[in-house]
Amino acid sequence: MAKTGDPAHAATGPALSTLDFALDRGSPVPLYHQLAQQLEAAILLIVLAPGNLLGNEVDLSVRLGLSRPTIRQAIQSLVDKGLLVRRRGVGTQVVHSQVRRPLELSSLYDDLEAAGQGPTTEVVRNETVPAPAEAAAALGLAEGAEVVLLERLRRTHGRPVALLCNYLPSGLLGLDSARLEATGLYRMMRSAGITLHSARQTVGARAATAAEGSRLEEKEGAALLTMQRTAYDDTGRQVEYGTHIYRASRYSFEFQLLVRP
Amino acid sequence: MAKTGDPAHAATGPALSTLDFALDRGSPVPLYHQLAQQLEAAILLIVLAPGNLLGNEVDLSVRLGLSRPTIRQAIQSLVDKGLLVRRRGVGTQVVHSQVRRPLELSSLYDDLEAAGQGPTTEVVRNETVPAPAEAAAALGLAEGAEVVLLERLRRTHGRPVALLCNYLPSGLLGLDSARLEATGLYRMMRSAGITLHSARQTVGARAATAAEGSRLEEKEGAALLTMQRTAYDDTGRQVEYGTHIYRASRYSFEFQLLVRP
DNA sequence: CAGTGGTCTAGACCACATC
DNA sequence: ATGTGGTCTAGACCACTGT
Repeated sequence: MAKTGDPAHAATGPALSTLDFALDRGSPVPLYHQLAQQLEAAILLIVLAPGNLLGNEVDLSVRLGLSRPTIRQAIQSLVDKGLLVRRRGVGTQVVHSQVRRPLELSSLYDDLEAAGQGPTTEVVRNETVPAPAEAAAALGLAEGAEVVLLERLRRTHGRPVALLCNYLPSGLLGLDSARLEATGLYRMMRSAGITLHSARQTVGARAATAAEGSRLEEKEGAALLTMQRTAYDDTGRQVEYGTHIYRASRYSFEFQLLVRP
Repeated sequence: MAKTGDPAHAATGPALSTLDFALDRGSPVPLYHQLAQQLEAAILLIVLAPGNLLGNEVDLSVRLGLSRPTIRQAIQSLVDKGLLVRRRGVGTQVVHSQVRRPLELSSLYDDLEAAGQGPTTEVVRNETVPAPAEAAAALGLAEGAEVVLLERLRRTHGRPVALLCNYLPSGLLGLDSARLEATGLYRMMRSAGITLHSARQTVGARAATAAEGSRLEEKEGAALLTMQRTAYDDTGRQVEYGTHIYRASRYSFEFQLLVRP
């Protein structure tokens, strides 16, 4: 029915009908993706108001000159991102949370992106060693197989935040320490043609030993965050195992969980 | 070409062609989902070997009597789960990691599922209070608005593991303490028609205060894991804010991160 | 009842990887 | 040159939601 103005649950904004989308069929970017990006932009700029919204898929498809499956593919990608909600028999709505967060997975991203960017990283060790049992198991190698051991100290504002210890299958990657400090591990892996796909992390806490304390400028017994991570590339091969410790006073993990039904 | 037996990169197992799938068009379960489940089962039982596999989509569609989009939808869902990899011009392969993990997001699930199941939970407080600033902000309410405060002590094997403090918008849910101890918070929310969609978590660490130590049977100064979480339902509304502390000696978070390109 | 999204089909053409 | 997945179309019917 769409009465004009129903403040109850239908936030009547500019609505979708007044927006126009620029679709370029000549572009290498898929149409569904072009549409998704422009819808997302409209949502994030709150041109599309939270609450009720989005005409039905059939109308949309004729208005934009696209087939319904293409429209659906675009909408679905935004549903997956948590920006839209679909209800059968009702319609597609812009999610209405006041706090619309960045939504991206972090902590891996912190290291993926920020690695070597904002903070500084000092390579403490970078050598080939026989794999300790823990690393061998995580990487799917025999114990004692050759692996590259990487130990790095990360600082922000000149003060230590984390001590990172990583193991990589030897020969996977050339690891120049200077470039490592400038570029970051994940960026180097990406440049080497390794596309990360997923990672399994375990986060815990414990008290700092005296040695750890002196390296991180904490007292012995101070609370530390610990993290072990195994990272997989897009073929499912283990490409990295890391065991890290963080000063809890200066670092915490923040991330988004999605519940799948 | 598919030479029979190419141990180099094509783990020649029973291959897909020998498997048959039972598709029930009368079932309310979508065909793509039936196919996905059966493929997943075959992969997990290693009937389908890691490495090379899976005939092309067109063949599959004629063999199973389904259209290609339907086949693709099934395959895509397994790609999203990280069980399959697609490469243009190459084909679809079963991911080859020796360690194929449960894959599901945890820690929220720990609480979603295990809540009230294995471990026991004692409700310490369950009352309506004015929202403290932190909880109000997380829930998108005015400071001092009425919220339900829930404080629970969780034990495994009779010994404490965690102290959970939750805030919920008042009126969202009837919260009977006895049922809460037997059923768990998330199960009760689900029964009340609230479908959780996502949550934002922050994990950190700090030393236990004397009071916390005595409640968790730890010494003062022992390392604790801390977690703050805001949970959203499928419409994007905040439905819960929690601030939890865990004995680091008995608990850690484990979870899977997916990297999106 | 009318309107919505959910599923499914049978084609088509293109981009990319490999030989 | 061939075979693969990636994209896209124009329909169809069903299941659910609201009135």
